[in-house]
Amino acid sequence: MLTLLWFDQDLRLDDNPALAAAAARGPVVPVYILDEAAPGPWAPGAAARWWLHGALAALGDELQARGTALVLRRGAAAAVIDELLASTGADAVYWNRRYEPWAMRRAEGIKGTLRQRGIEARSFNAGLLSEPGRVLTQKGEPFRVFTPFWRALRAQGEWAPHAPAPARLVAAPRGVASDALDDWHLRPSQPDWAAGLREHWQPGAAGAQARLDAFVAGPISAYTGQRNLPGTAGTSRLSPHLHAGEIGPRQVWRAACLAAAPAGAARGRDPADDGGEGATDGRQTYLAEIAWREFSYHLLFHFPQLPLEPLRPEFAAFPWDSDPAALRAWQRGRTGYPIVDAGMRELWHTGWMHNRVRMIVASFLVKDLLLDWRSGAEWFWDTLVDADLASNAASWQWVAGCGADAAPYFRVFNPSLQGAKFDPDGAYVRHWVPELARLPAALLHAPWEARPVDLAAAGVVLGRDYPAPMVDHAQARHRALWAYEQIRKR
DNA sequence: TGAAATGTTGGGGCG
DNA sequence: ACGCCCCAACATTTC
Repeated sequence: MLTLLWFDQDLRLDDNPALAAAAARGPVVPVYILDEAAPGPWAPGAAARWWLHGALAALGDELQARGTALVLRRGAAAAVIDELLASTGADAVYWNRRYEPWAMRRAEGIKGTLRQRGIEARSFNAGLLSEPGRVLTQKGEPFRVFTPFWRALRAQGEWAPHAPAPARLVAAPRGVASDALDDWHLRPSQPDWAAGLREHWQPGAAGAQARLDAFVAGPISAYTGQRNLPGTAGTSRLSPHLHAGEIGPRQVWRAACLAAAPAGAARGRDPADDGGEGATDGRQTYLAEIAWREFSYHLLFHFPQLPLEPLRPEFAAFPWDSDPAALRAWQRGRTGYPIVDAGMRELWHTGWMHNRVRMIVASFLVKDLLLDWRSGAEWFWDTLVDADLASNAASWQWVAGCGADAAPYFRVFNPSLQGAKFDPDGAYVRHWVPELARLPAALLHAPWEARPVDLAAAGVVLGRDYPAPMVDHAQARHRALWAYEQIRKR
């Protein structure tokens, strides 16, 4: 009665149903498989690989503390599992499900073969509140609009963590060979560009729990307003932890529900119920963001082409521009629009970007530069520590106007107005675009409009210290609307 | 989880 | 005193 516990995107011991079931059954061989071929183009990008290293190291330590060792193996999951079954004599394989089309195909194949051979194969839900296919319209169809989806999800009730971490795990009688984590070279070496990531993140379940605790103890109560201000610490920053499964949405749900009700939001019982007085309870706004994550997974499940093809078919004919130099300027934060450049530099340096700014930079790429949303998604995929196939694809399609419940295409963000609105004192731009730091707030988000005397006073020469705007926004906006016309009348 | 263009209103300057 | 005009402020429509 030895169970293989196949870890994947569920790198935690708490709220882990596959682990709980395996531990209840007897001795456990915990294994993580680095399957680099199966995901195809969706193999983790560089930043996500860096994160994975830290997450696996942390998980290994936690397992060690409970009496067993994490086995690391590289190769096709089916082959690795076969080999481990043979070498350990295990008679069951348990894992938590994931929902990328390639991962579902892979798991289906593995489950089929194992069962044919009389091996017990069981999978569980650790990653979502409600799995794809379980939230449907009255007609049994997938929701294409968020709000009714969220209503239906909420109506399913409350969620609570599945089970705490087993206090002790029984190891396999014989040792099992493992790769050395360092040999996987998940971290960059030459050059080592990960210093900024190390500064900002602590991968692993402990780091995740600490973030969650800190968030629900404070910022969540003012979340509704503060979450839009990239210069303040108003968001949870849990996304990379959620992506790696170091913490699960059920744990987040529970913690948010237990958070103190903000003053004015009476009867702090169920934050998902706004009490009818429209008091924008931060907890409720935050849970809606967790629900957006769920919605993305449901979309990916029902529309598996989501990462590659626009959900609205008319967008297949959209006249995207192709301009490698422009793409490069966007990637490196050299567009000449301070809020855009600040965001792109935050991403490059920390592997993360504030969500409000993600919307602004994405709008800029798609509308101002007229570049294909997929080129932006690709860059995010490689640079984000939280790069997640469902959220990334769904969100880029949302901004580009070709997705489910998408922002209408003609909704074009004006970067300087967005900057003035959401970074009014300029703290965010000053931090990430230090060459503009000495400009007064009123000029910071549109330095090209500043008088030469003011620029000189701040020590800025446009075109030398900081780029002139690479496009004229008003003009670019008209060009985008014209391009949209080209497909709208088809 | 937009912003620009266009329309409307009302106060105040001024002949 | 009155009407005209200007324009800021707000509302609505349009993209």
